[in-house]
Amino acid sequence: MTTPAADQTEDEFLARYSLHDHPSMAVTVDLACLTIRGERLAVLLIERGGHPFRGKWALPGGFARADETLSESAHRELAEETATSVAHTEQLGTYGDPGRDPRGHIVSVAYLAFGPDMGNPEPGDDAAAARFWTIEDLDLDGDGNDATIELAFDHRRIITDAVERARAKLEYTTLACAFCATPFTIAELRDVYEAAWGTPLHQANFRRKVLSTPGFVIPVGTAATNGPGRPAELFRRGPATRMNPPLLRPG
Amino acid sequence: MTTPAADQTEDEFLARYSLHDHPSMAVTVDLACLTIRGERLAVLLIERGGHPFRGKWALPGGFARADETLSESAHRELAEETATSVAHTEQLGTYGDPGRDPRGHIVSVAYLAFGPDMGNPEPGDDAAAARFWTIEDLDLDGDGNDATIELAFDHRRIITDAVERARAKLEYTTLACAFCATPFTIAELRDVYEAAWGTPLHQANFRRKVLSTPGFVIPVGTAATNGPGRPAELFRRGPATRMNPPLLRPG
DNA sequence: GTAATAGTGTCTGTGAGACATTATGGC
DNA sequence: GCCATAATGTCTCACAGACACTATTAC
Repeated sequence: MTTPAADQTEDEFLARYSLHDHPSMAVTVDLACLTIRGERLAVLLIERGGHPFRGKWALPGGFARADETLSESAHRELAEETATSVAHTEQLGTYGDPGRDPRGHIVSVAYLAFGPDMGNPEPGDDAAAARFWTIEDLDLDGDGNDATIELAFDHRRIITDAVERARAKLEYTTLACAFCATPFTIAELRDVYEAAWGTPLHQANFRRKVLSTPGFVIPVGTAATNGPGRPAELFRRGPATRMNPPLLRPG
Repeated sequence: MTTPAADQTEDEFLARYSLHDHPSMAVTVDLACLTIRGERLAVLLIERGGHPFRGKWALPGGFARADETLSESAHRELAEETATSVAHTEQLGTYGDPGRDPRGHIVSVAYLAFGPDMGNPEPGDDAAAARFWTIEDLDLDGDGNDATIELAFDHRRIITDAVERARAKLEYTTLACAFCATPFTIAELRDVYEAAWGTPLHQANFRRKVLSTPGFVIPVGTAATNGPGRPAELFRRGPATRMNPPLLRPG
């Protein structure tokens, strides 16, 4: 570590400063891409083609670059590893326990992404496969021993945090729209909540809540019916981001 | 980057793997320690004794160590740089824009800490001074040009995020107790909300809300009065962490 | 017509907001 | 007695929850 001389200017200090003067570690960006598939909350995973954890499933991600913001790194990885277009991304948290990566101390900045269901993407480089798994398949509540698939690194914890963040944010934000392809019906928006929370919601009360929140959704016409039943009104997401008071989970 | 051979085992891979095989950057941990002082929300800052930003005010923090979790690094920095005891810490977010540190690309994991007011701590090594500043002094809403003090790095943004997180979490958690020295009165707990939100709350309704939330506070006796007025009942924090439904900000 | 889905009307209970009142202390 | 603060009582309004009902389509 450089010891600053009392009369040194900041420019002089920086000219003599080297990045090797402080400890250094690797930084990765991992993405928890959530969507609704088959009335279930699902997360995009890739099967690792290389060590470590070859053959295990992991969140898409990669090393952060020094010339990018972390958000830019996240969006680059998203574009590289998946053809998935998402409607919302936000930082979830940073995971830096020693031993989380057998290659050494690697800190991972996890990002949360929401998007409508758009099928399984093509696997990118270094990935043997890429597909969405429902969170029931991952057995997040249990110890993981009953799970159908094995997860790499501490990605089970990251996914658990991502799912809990998503469930909580549905309560007090309008982010459910990010899970819907535009345009969407109130019933489709309700399906988002029911899939994420795993509980049925009251149809009439849900509709009133959404429509009484200014800027939650904007009407854009009426759907053609596909089968019996009254045709549903169509909406797109509005400018509002928060719901006040929140829409609380039943129970 | 190592290219894995198809028949390589994970142990063989790790034996040949070097941390120099991937890009590397420095990771720091910064702390936004909030408290209530003089009926105002305040944040602990240190005046930097060395470059860069010598003489500017900054959040306490330092480099993360490879043998610690990020949370352990945060608590170590808290103990080193301040004698402050805090009642709650949580990760706030990670800031990694290129150019945020003139020494090079340094990623900072910011932590949020809450504690009761306990006076200004002694400055640690590398700090010329340490004291709490009210968030009004920092002029977070403005552009910073009117502020009485200059902040180092992107710490204005980190503090802005910390304050907004704290204000929001008071709504749906019982974290206000973390700002109070035990035991405390309902009025002192209300002072936390009024200081953080900058708005008066209705005395009777606030009391009912707190006491009707199971596990928010636990009665521990009655205070001696200091002056005229009925002596107040005393409480300590209860086991509850969340409030349902939340206590919403007026307006 | 029936079945199926979307949307509306209305009652009720809970709880926040506001105001008045009582309780308990110092002086 | 007066003043100051803490705690309680009570009314009202908004809204979530529940249920019944109407509307519009396919068949």
